[in-house]
Amino acid sequence: MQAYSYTTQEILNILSEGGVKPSAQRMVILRFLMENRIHPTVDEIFKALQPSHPTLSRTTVYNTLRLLSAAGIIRCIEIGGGDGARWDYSQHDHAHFLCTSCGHVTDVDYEFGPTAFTLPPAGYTVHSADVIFKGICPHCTAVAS
Amino acid sequence: MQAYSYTTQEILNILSEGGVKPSAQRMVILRFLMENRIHPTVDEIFKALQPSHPTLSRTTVYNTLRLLSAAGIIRCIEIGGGDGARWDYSQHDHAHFLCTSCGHVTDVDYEFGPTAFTLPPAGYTVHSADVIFKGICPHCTAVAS
DNA sequence: TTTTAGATTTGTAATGATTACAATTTTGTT
DNA sequence: AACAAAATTGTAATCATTACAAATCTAAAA
Repeated sequence: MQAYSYTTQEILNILSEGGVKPSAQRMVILRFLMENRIHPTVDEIFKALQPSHPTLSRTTVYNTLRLLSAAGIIRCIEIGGGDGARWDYSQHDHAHFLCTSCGHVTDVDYEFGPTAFTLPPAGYTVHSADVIFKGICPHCTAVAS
Repeated sequence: MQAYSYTTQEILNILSEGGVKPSAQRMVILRFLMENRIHPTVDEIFKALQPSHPTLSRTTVYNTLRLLSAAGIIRCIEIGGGDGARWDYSQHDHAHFLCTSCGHVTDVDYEFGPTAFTLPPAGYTVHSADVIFKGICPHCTAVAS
């Protein structure tokens, strides 16, 4: 498990590059996503920040995630599983693996080969591509056997 | 737009191959998905069948879709967009394109090239793979320009 | 520093998809 | 026909998300 750590200036730069005016709440939420690559739900983000930021509102978490997502700084993963959307900060493209037993989401590196996809036909403008694998992770396989 | 039509016997065969005991409701819902390749939501299915099947219950639509999905006969597409899950009958693997302007979902043919993906590492058991493109479809592009 | 307009945040109430569950109906078997 | 098991139905609950108005904060002008 890699550990991430960012300075305030780095957070400010990323917001600035996305054209997002900084605020205390926006910095705290973005920092959490950058330093905790666990694809958290809104509830997980809110509960994790609650102790250190007791006045933070759930609505602000929703609003901020939508804002950062529209700015292209983070991504929303609509992965199903019943617990709502998950949110992801990462610089490189990657796919996701959802373990349908424990619910954990793992990053999966991939690369599009030149002939891998017949992309949508001419006339379709593609803004994003999401690749989601579902199955059983090694840990759950071990526990079950 | 290709037109699909199925006999009662064909529907029965597909249910049987999936190990699903037939019923009037199950046949009606499966037939709708097979003949209308529009990736409908639960609500669209329910409203479309309502006139011809006034006693059909929304709960039965939910239950039946889950049952057919578990049997591997249909697929659930968790595509976001706010209108809930969409449901899909089709024999061949394909990706999906969601137009974020009009909300329509289009099939996109693709093939996995041998080196296209670094699949999840050994130990991960993959049960399904979903590929979702998002962007603007030709129709919305034309209307906007 | 004070004022003030605009942006941000907050909390509560509404929305809407999905599920839980108990009652009713249907199906298959004796 | 009678019974047991399965399927269906309708209503009530759940839960993520959004709407919205009030309160707070920010930054610039006076």
